[in-house]
Amino acid sequence: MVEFKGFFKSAFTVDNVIFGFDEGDLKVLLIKRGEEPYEGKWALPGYFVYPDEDLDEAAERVLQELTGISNVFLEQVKTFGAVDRHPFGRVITVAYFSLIKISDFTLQPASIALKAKWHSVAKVGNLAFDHDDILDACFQRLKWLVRTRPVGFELLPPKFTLTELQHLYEAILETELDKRNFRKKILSMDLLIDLEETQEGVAHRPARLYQFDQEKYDTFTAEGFSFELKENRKKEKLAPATGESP
Amino acid sequence: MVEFKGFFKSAFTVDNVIFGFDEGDLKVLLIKRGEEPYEGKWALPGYFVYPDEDLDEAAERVLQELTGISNVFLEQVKTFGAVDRHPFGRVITVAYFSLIKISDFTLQPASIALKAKWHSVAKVGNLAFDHDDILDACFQRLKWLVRTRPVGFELLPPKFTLTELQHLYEAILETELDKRNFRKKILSMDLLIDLEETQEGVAHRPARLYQFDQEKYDTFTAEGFSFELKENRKKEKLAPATGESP
DNA sequence: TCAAAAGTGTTCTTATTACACCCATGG
DNA sequence: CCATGGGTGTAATAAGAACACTTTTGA
Repeated sequence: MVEFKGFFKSAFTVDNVIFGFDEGDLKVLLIKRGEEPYEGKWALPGYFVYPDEDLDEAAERVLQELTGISNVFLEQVKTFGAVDRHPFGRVITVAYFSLIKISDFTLQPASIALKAKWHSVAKVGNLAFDHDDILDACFQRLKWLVRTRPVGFELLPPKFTLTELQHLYEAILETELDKRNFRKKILSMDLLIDLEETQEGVAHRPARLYQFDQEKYDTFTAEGFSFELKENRKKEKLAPATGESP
Repeated sequence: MVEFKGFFKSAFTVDNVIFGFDEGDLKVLLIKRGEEPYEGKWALPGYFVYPDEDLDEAAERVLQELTGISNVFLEQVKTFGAVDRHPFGRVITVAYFSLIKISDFTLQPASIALKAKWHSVAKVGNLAFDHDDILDACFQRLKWLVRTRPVGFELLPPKFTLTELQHLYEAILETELDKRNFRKKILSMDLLIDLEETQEGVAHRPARLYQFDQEKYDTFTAEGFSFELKENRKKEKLAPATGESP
């Protein structure tokens, strides 16, 4: 047994990729580091796992302390353990991702939250540690998950329009979808409840509002579904012909 | 910085779920533990990660030391970190799964390998530590992966029959498939090369042998594919009618 | 000649794709 | 009355599901 003692010199952390959706754009919540290492850089919210704490608990704690919310979608994605990923010693990190409705969210007064800010996923880069890789892995997972489960709804406010839902899918899948086919498919799933209300105060024909049917949602979450739609090829605009090539 | 010191008292291991396929049955390689804790119980092969070793490296080492093979399918699945999962202290484990051709495999002379044995996945239970959970998570991952990538071929010998391939899919998906539809689908992928050879010495019409097309295989591995076939419902034999109900 | 598994096509049904115009509102 | 995004249906194609009999071999 003594032979194993040399191994008990490591630490592990959790890092949480918190996704939100706003203004047609997929966002991630980042924190500006106020201390070394990587002081001043943006990083994923995370912390050491306490000795008496399970991994999932630690991930929930990080989320709760920062945003004040709990009981939201939270799932382990991958563990990152390169030898030199942390300058303080051997630290592996278990990456989680969560999906929250930005409308539910209020930054907590904790000091850590003072430096938090939503960033557009498409534009993020050059984060602290190996957080670029972690974000990428979580985004890929989300991309996969959205085709298999109705996770998109975790990100929308309680009432939403079909166009908002479509924009969410387009942001996650990084593609454009055909409006009619999208609507036909999503409505045929019988997952939405038509609230028979419309938007107000918009400078165009107001859209119907929907909410999702919690029971159907739970069924789909448990059994999975298949959301596959081909990219809308109408937007493949050809570059203007340039005449002869050199 | 001193405040963090208290965290550097943990260890981590890798555990490897090594799948193989033989006699129409999906197998997993287990080791009978020769020491405490859980002495005498079957467990997944695994070991502590060395201080200067990446996680993926550690998983490869465990596989190599046990089976003598490397450069096979090996993928991280999930990390298990319940507080009390290991009696020696806080030890989290990163689970990997690998797929090997049993035909390529020879147990290494290392002492650890003396106690290794293939077990039918369907019948395994009551393993050491939380290894039942780990095996289950890896099996679920395999089940998903087989519908998305042609991983099945990692498990078959270089030459195989279509029926063997079908049995492999059935074992992984825990379902039965229609022979004609299976063949139509798999052949239409243009992934197999017909070797124009047949089995010998079988007491029935000998089957054609195939190998897979490495180039196509790589393409599908990179881009993914969709293998979806409904369970063959012909086997849903109705229980004999029992006359009137109470 | 029997048992055992191999091999093979067609029809039906369902899901997906492509695509263009009118509608309701606020400014 | 104009700009903006909302809302709608159909035909063509492709993919999947259901299903049963003949062939080849060894014992």
